[in-house]
Amino acid sequence: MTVPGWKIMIAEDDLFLARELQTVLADAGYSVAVLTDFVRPTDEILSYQPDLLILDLNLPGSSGFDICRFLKLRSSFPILILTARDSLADELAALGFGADDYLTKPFDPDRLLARVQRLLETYRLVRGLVRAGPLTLDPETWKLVRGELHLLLTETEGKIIEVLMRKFPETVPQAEIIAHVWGKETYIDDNILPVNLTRLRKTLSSLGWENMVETIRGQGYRLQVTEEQEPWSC
Amino acid sequence: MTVPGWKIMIAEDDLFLARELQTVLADAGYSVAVLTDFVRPTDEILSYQPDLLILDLNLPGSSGFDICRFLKLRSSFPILILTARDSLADELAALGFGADDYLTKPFDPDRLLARVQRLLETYRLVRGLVRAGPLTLDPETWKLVRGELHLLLTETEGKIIEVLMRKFPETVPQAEIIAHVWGKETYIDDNILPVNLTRLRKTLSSLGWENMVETIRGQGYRLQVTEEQEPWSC
DNA sequence: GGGATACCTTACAGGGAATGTAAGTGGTTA
DNA sequence: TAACCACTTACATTCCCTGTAAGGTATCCC
Repeated sequence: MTVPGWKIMIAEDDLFLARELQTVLADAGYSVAVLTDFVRPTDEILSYQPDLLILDLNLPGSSGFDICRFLKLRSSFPILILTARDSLADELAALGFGADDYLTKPFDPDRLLARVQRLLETYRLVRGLVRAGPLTLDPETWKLVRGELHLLLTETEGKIIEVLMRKFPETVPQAEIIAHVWGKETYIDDNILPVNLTRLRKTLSSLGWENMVETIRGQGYRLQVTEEQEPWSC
Repeated sequence: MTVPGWKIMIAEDDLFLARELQTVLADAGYSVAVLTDFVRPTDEILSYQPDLLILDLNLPGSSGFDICRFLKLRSSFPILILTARDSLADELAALGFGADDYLTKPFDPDRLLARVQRLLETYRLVRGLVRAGPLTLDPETWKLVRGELHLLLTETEGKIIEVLMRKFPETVPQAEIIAHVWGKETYIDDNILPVNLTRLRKTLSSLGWENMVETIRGQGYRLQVTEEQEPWSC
């Protein structure tokens, strides 16, 4: 059975175990990377853009819980928690923080592979979606989802909110938005951005999403998401 | 914490256990239905359209494996396998057949709720998608996915393939397709269907999906999906 | 307080994609 | 071989999207 060349990242400080995981997964046909920077792990993970993350709870420096929580606010790949502690409390906490599965060491290779494969399969339809807090955007169809509500945006509206989501929670300068939507070369009109922001805000308000795009005078725009979120993403 | 009124179906012939499951889930705020027809379970499950299915492996009559396999070809809600047998082989088989999680009895209520909640959350973005074998269609955006390839259809193309997928693998008469796409009242032109089928087939062939819509002369059209599918959906 | 700057809002028109209609072709059946 | 059924291509209309224009409103600073 052939496996697509999916990228899996392993965040595990026990080098022996990390090596073992790497072997098992690589033999199954996955591309595997092992986390090296335990000081700023989320940076390295986000820049690698894995299709799945295997995360040890007890990393040096930061807690696995915090990493999981942070990543779930910004990304949409599954996270499998691997830990030595066989504790129901830990498992419940992990699931509550957005983890997608939970296995205890010592792990059975077949079980690990089966779980990994199932997670990748489940998330197949979700790959490529842009996420920011409670918002999810499909950059192909410009479908925006928040909780149980969803909205179909036009291409221009979608591109604007896409860059705001990708930079969330930063403030994005006008020039950067214009460059992202219309390209850096073709300068058109300074008015074009406010016009399309009006359209975007009008569309968003049709579902009661008011004040989602905040104007920072003289600096740019920013996503303003009131945090009435799901428990797992808090 | 409030839970949306999600519908969970329990397929469990042990009445005592079913009752216990029902209580736990209902107390958590879910709408729960217990399967009663063990002769044709898939009919009852599909007509109830649950957001999640809790499935015992050892039902009278049909095997849980078969039910799981069948449902995964036609629907897109998560399936949680619940069984008395604590066997790695069973767990691997269940995951291989498309099950989304696997718990053994006696179950811990908190663990069950955590798993259920995670599954519902994971599948939130997938709800409402139409599935037929290896194909998945979003009836809002008309995005069609097959494996790693995806295609954006127009509304007419999407509606045609939607009804073919919903009836899969049956042959769908022309009249039914016309009724589904253009409504039963407004009769337009007999030629309109072949024209749009040409367009649909042309669009599909742009990704190499030839002969996917088969003509049954004098009867209608049918989805013809060559079964080079994922292992879990075989 | 008043002017200047930055941003917002509404209306309008051009362009392009989607789709119904028309006309003609190809294949199958009796 | 004729009748039927389905396919194909081309064309024209319609509708949505989107840039432009023009004027309005709010905020900042002197």
